[in-house]
Amino acid sequence: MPPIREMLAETGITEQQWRVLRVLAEYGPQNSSTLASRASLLFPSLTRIARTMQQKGLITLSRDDEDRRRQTIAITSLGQQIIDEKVDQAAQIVEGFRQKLGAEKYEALLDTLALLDPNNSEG
Amino acid sequence: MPPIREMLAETGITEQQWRVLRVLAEYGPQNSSTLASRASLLFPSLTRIARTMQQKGLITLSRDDEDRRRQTIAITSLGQQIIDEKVDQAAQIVEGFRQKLGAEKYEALLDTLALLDPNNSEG
DNA sequence: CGCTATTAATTAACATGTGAATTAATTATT
DNA sequence: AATAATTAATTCACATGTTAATTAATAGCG
Repeated sequence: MPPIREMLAETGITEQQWRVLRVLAEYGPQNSSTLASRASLLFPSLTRIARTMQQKGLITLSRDDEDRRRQTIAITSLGQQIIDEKVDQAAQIVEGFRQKLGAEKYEALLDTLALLDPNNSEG
Repeated sequence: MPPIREMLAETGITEQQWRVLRVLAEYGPQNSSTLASRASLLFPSLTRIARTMQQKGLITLSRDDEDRRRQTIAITSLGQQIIDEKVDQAAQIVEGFRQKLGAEKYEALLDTLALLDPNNSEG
């Protein structure tokens, strides 16, 4: 999504990092595999992205005491700040896209993509 | 397309390299920018891919004598051989995909993607 | 003709995609 | 309990995506 990238350019984060923040903001703290699936990222990609985002202070990583293989990832206030600053503009961009394509085609596209999404139960 | 990648695994080429071969086989020799657009690749990506494929003997690169900035890219017999060996199986995979999704949704998807493709005049 | 602007392609730097190998912790089996 | 199998995550190696800077050749213009 070029317009989303353009919006994010001034924040210094990528589309994928934006997706990570959005998922964390929506679902709360969660382990890596859940987050990877929800953000449509492969595990090795998430590993790298998480390290970067931790260094930027956007998220925190912590070991799960129940199962020390597992890692819990959470958004920081700095990360939440980016969400808060950009969420309206992002919604506007999506709405503009929907208008340009037409509501019908847009909904049909989302449905079909959901069917094809391997991270979605409907697949 | 995971099944396409799986099919290509034994040939040692990637999906993008497969697209390059297909475009060259369909349209014949052409310059880099035309090829990049038809194969849905960014120019810097094509530069790297072309170098790799030349080293593998799949394509040839030659300077245009009219305009020495331009480069003409053509498929070799080795490249054509890969196309010939795999084109039927690829068609089968696409047909299987179409069946699984349903003809109607499949056609609607292609139409919408064509509308959204910036390399397509309809965009 | 000489200079500037434009264009085709490459290079650079960093981020992600992808599949395979590896590590560390937990679970299952006997 | 000891060992094997499984699971969560990381690491590796290579390929592509993405934007900006750079290079080389051509076109335009005074």
